[in-house]
Amino acid sequence: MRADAQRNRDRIVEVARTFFRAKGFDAVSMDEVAKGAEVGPGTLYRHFPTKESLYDAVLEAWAGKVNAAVDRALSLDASARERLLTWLTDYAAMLTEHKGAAARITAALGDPGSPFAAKCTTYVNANQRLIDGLDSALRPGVEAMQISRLVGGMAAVADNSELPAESVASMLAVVADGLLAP
Amino acid sequence: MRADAQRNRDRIVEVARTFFRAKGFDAVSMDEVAKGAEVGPGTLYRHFPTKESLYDAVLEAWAGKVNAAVDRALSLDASARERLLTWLTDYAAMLTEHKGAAARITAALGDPGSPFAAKCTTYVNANQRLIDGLDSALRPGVEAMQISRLVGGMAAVADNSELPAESVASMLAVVADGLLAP
DNA sequence: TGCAAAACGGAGAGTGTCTCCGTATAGTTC
DNA sequence: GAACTATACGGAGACACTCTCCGTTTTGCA
Repeated sequence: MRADAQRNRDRIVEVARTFFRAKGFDAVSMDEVAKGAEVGPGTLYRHFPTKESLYDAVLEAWAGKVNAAVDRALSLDASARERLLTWLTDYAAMLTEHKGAAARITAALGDPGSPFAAKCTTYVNANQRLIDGLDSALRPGVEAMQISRLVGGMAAVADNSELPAESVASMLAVVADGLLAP
Repeated sequence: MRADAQRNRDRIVEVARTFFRAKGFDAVSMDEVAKGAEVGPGTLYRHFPTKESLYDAVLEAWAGKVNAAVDRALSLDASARERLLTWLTDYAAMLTEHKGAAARITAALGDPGSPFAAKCTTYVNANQRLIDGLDSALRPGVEAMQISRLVGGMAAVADNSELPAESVASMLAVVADGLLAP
């Protein structure tokens, strides 16, 4: 990639991250991002063919954080329920940073053609590691994709309605108890 | 209302219902509905100032069905878990009829200014009746709004990803067990 | 039949995503 | 360092969508 192209790409992603964080995915227009990064729309669209692919680039660090959160929860010296709740709470907390991310990633689960397919894979894998780590504490037959959908769905609701932390916590407690062996 | 206005309104709602069912909320344009109902865009927008208000009219029968489903579930001669699962399953099943409805209604929960505010109220009230009906079988402190969000969130995921019935059932089982007293 | 109020409907404003293509520039070769 | 070519730039604009304004038509009533 040419040096000027790299510079522009970096600036676009940086500007887009700022805008998306401040206003959420829907409220940011591509023109706005282009103007903010001081490039033309053509340049923007050559680097990122769709708005979602731009969002995917912005969320690059997100996948890493998901993995770190699972590791942290599993490494706690606590009950299975507590470790599970820690992970669920951490995941929900990641939403305050990127409004709309949970809904988009959850919607893309199981769609290999989505721009978020890579994010979905790391997310589902994280839940698989959670299942392996908590071992027999979970109800039998529970699958990583299932947890991903459950948690993603809750997270999307919490994000969308901008629920206070305690409302989110009580919903997550229900999900956690449902996931633990009866 | 003048007779021609009533005729047009009825035809608009009927056409819109067909289109929304076939393609989902987002994939239907207002122009399309106007053309289908053989009216101009101006007429369409006088009857329904926003696209969401049109959807609200289309979902008119939805609220009644929600209430009927709760009544049916509560009147069953079965365990609390079974009655709860019946209601959850029924609710999820209502989505095959109106793609996108669950997500929109769930997103509008707690927003009195939404065009779906009336639908939200009946939906939350239905869950309150469920709580009253199942009485002490549910975990203490559970609220109608909380159930509405949980079930709505799950339903939205199921709808969005067009999950097969057994996947939905296993997710709902998790939610149901989480809602029942530990 | 005549009339006022109500409803109609099309042109178009405003906003969004995304494309085409002529122009400018970076990086390489002599 | 000059010429050249592949690459990148960026703006005009195509297209789609929601929603509005306002001149025209229709309805229901006296």
